[in-house]
Amino acid sequence: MGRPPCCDKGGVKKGPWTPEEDLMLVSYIQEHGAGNWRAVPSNTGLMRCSKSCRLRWTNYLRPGIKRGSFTEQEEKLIIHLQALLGNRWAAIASYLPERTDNDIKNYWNTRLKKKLTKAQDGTERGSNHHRSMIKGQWERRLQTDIHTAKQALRDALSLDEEKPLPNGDLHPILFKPNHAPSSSTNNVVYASSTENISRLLQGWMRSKPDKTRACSDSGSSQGSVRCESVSSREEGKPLSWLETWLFEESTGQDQEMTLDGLQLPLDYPTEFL
DNA sequence: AAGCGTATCAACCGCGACCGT
DNA sequence: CACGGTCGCGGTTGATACGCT
Repeated sequence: MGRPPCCDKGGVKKGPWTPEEDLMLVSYIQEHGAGNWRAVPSNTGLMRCSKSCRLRWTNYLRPGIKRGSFTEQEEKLIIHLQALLGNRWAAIASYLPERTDNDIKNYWNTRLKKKLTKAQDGTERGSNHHRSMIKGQWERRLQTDIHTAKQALRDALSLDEEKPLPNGDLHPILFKPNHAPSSSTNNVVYASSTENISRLLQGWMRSKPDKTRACSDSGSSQGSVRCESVSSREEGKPLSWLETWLFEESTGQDQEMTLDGLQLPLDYPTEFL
């Protein structure tokens, strides 16, 4: 309910983050792990609201984030997933663990949407077709929700399944001198820029199992969905069909981007249908 | 070089979901 | 069940970069 009270308080800093603020946040998360965002501003001395801290971490400071332009395969995957899931950027981002939902959302809104609109203008403007597409989108979204709920239930009931590590459970090695700039001493690392911080975090990334990275930005029940998707990827499900799909497309013919006429791979999960 | 329009992306806002009491 | 606190998501905004005239 409502916004966190901290965001309403006066004296809360807004706008771009400084490298010093980034360092404070990263240092705190290194020590305590991500989560309990409410406590972050008071414990770090940051004049930011908890929400801002969480956002900065998940969208920018979190290790494993790939920056720069999207590859053609990533682009295709986003287009497919958007058609399949709608504007559920967090769900889409779970299939692209190196990209944040914010990045994907921005990329979609600023480029892909225009690109697709332009492409669509070139083709027939079948309004009936469009209507059925929207209907299909809604239905599929509902089916996906059911699937997600089922999966969550399965996860909850499977006792022997390995629990993911807590969010941002940063290994101390991250700030060991061999990963730090030469100016650092006794684990006190000076980072003059976010690039420095990223470089520091890369050391951690190399030392962590993939599963941890996949679950690194969320500890809530909602986040567990994200973890499920990514960890499942390592087992070859459910991403395998997407990969197959993309692979087939990239090596073969262009398939029409519609939902009703969507051509799905043979191993497409039946729960979605 | 200056002015203007457009593109990009980090950050904010508001809302709903979840959880503990 | 109701309520309040917290978190995460999706939409939107605003600052900056970039390109064009």
